[in-house]
Amino acid sequence: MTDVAQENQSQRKLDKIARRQVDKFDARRTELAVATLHTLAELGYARTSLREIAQNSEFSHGVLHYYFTDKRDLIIEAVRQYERVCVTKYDEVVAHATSAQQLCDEFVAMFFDTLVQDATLHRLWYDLRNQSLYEEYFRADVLEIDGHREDMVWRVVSRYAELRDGTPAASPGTAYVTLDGIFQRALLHHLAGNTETIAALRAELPGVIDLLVTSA
Amino acid sequence: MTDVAQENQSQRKLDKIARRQVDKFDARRTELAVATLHTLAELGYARTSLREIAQNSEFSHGVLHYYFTDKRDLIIEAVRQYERVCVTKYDEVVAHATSAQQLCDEFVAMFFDTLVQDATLHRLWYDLRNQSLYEEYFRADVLEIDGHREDMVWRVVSRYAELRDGTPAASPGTAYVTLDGIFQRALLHHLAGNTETIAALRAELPGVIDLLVTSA
DNA sequence: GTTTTTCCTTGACGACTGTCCAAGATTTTT
DNA sequence: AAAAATCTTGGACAGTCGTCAAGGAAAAAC
Repeated sequence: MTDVAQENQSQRKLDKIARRQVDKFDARRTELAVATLHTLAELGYARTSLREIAQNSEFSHGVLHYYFTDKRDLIIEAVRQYERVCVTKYDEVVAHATSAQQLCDEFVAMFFDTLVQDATLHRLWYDLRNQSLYEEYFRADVLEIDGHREDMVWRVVSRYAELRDGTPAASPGTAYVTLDGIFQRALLHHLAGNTETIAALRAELPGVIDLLVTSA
Repeated sequence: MTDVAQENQSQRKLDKIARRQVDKFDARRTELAVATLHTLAELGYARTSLREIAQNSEFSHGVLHYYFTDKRDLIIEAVRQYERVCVTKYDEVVAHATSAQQLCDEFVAMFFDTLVQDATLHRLWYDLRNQSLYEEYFRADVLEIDGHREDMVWRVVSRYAELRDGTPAASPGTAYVTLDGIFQRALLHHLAGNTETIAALRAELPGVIDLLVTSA
């Protein structure tokens, strides 16, 4: 074996070790970011402390500064974890719907299912989006996620228009803020225990979707 | 003067004094609530402390517990101050508009004017509405204000439909969440310095308003 | 098996929080 | 002018916060 070959081999070995370490480091980072996400969802941005986050993990509070430079760094990572979870909810509905009616029904069902099921996570999203109005440090991530949410809604609306042989009557942005606005309102009334308002919103939702496409 | 008359007189006098004291007390309360509102708008719910509020007034921090039982009491009062200010913005526009075109133009103008002018106050509103998802104690006030905002939007939309000899195509709730959603989005992009997105939203807004009424 | 590196815990720090209170200042009443 | 009621101050309190560092535990490298 030549000197060069030997050098290459040991270099590859070092790289492999370095990569493994990085992977392990990243794995722990995301693990802690997920714990942060759950804590944030439970308590909200204003009341989430590092010690509380650590208690929702299997580590002590000191470890957070081993994996994150500061609280901001941690929260940014938590926000990105949220993105990984929550912006493809409706894609399966879009994928296997064969009629406009079916798409509408299943969209509405999913809409109110995730409203109840993931209520705390959704309220966290709105909380974080709002905090980005006060602090700039994760605003870019928020805007990116908001864009992905808009895309997700647009896939639903444009597919619905297609199935109805119509065309969307509103821009992607308008369609998104409308449906998201309804979701936000539904979330508020759901957490307030206002069940009859939720029922009313559910009844109204198909009409709103129709409003967003011009029928052929 | 009879004993009864004398008694009545001194009773009236005491009432007058009591009323004056109550008025004075209330005046100071609202004065401090307004200072709280400004501090909240500046810093957001998460970072607003009593000492910071006091610094935005002409008093020391100790006085807050003379006029309010605790921080919650103070914030509730600040929320109510917000309501007094912000739910009749468009009424003059509705009142003196003589054509659909004029109403639309002036609504759009007012919409983006208050967006820039009162940006911090608006972001506070969204912040408070969101905090009510985490803490119940002023949720009732939030829901009430949200209702008033819905009414305000409805006055605009229904009047616009009237002037166009049409009828609203959406419910008051849908109309509200749509326009409020656009406002929320515009606020985010405004504070992010994204001027071209604001311009796009301004260009789109008349079309959205048209979407909300069926033309005759 | 020993050394070296990596990982994690614990406790401390200074700053900040909401709350409360004693005492002074101010205003009102007598 | 004296007395009483009201208003305001500023500091003390018990907590909590983010941050950091010293040192032990665990894992990896040799």
